[in-house]
Amino acid sequence: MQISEVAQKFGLTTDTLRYYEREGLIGPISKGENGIRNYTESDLQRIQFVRCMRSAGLEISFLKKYIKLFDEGDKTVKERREILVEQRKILKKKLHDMQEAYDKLNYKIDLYDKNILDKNLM
Amino acid sequence: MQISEVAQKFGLTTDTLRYYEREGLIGPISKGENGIRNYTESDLQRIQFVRCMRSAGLEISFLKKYIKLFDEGDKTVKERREILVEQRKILKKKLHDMQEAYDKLNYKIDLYDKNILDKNLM
DNA sequence: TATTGACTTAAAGTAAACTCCAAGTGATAT
DNA sequence: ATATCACTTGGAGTTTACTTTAAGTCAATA
Repeated sequence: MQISEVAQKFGLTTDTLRYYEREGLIGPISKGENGIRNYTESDLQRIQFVRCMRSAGLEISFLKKYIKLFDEGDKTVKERREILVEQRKILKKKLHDMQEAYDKLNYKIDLYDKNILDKNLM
Repeated sequence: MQISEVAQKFGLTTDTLRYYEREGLIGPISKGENGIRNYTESDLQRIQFVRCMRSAGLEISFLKKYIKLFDEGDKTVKERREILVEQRKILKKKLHDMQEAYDKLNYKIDLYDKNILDKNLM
């Protein structure tokens, strides 16, 4: 599969895909005679993983590290598990904060709907 | 209340508080004879709101806009409600994406725990 | 044959949200 | 009196994650 098709599929730009590759998050993607990238099924799986984690706000640096360890094989299993657990913890906190803000927004919108306006309260 | 105390209270730095004020998210905070900021109870309430929304990832530019409208009074009620609804929608999507990533992390950690390792799957 | 369109590269540029720095003031402790 | 400490300002610097630019290759179509 060619880069523009992949970009389309995941809602990314081709620039972002090349950027991820440069950073070692995906690939290296194999290229044809003409030097054009050809994405395999397993490349796509990796992109799917990266996209999911990125859209949750996990940092590039974490993904870079994790994927590097992954490619180093079984001896890194323990360390990989540890950093996944660490990221899960960060994510849990963020989910909590966002839920809190979501609830607050809901409450505020409700006040607007009921026309209860307090000039001093945000 | 003085700036460092406020910073402490909300887990922000004094630089961030002054930055927020410069951007019009809070304040202007009144100052004593010596030019030193003195935060009132209502300043603290506003900071609490900003901190909550920021930790959920809402953008400074949105908060700026909302607070500007708020300070313009009752005539902006309708518009304010609209932008809150818009932000709620964005937040809902983010919550969903993050929940997805959280579930995926859980699943992966579980695989690590059960020692089920697939060399080809991230 | 010329031009269009998708691809390639390395490197520079951008936006958002801080974060740090230099230089200065004013109150308090030694 | 002098040093220390918390505060002040304007402005420059940093980080993260892209995004854009410039210059070029290659295949297909007008």
